[in-house]
Amino acid sequence: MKFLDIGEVAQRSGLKPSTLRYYEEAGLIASVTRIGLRRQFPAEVLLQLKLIAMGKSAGFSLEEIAGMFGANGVPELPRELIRTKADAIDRQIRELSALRDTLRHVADCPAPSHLECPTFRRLVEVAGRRGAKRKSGKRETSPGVG
Amino acid sequence: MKFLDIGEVAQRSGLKPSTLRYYEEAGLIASVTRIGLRRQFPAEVLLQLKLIAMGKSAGFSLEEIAGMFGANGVPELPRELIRTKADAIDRQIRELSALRDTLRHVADCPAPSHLECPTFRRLVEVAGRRGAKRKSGKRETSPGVG
DNA sequence: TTGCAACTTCAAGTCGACTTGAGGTCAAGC
DNA sequence: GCTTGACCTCAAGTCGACTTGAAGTTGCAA
Repeated sequence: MKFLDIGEVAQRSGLKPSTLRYYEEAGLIASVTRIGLRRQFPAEVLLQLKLIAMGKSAGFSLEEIAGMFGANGVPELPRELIRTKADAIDRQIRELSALRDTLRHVADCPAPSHLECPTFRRLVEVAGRRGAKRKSGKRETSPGVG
Repeated sequence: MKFLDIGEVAQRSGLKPSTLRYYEEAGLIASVTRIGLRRQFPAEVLLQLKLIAMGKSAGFSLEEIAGMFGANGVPELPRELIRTKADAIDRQIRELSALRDTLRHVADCPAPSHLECPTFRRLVEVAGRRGAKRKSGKRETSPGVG
């Protein structure tokens, strides 16, 4: 089996070698062996990196992503927790849809101040009913914004 | 008209006063006046903060959000650019949907290694065809991961 | 009129996610 | 066998988004 040099992974993934080393350090990916000092990555790492990119764009921290998919790409979380994550993403999608609709409305509505436009207000209001916070229950003072 | 003290805004929005000052400094929100030294915020600030939260959860930087909706909540971007943002969000929603589906699949699929499961691979592959990068065209070396 | 909680400013600190730089190693081609 | 360039490590730096702390001010109630 042919493995990938860090440079090749970098080129194919669009990430820098330094980032890949950082990800390995963080337990997000794993090299299978070394040739001399050089890391050798399995081809699957590219798929994993895509997964990581997805997680990042979903707003998960690297730590959370590492928890979802271990360095080998196999999820280590209990299924129940995975489903919880999926639900969180669902909520975020709803938030995003609302933001998108709001933007589209804003691009079309001729009202002088959108804050006074009922459509606008409704769009913003419906979003984020108990909204999209992850970040490992740090403080969470939020009693809900409106 | 009754204005809101920073403490009240903080309480109602779930954000800390320090964050609100930071947001004001960053041009995301604006206080209308002062009583003594104390900032007085208009009631609309709560709506704006919700908007900001939405933007954040969409992965926009504070700077980008400030560009979308000025300190008074009125978008300053040309309509065309706003539509572009909306499109970017649409793409991100597709990414997120794929991630969610991937997670749900992972929670159900009994395959020993998901990286070998065709369904899994397809789920990851379909996501991020030219995917979800904002961040003001910084580097963008990415020739596409797979 | 005094006390104090809630505000103020400003500088510095923190945290996550990387990036950069200095100095070192090594496999491969000439 | 020597150079070269891509790799290596480790420490420090950067950037965004806040938070914290010190030191000062003030509206309002007792």
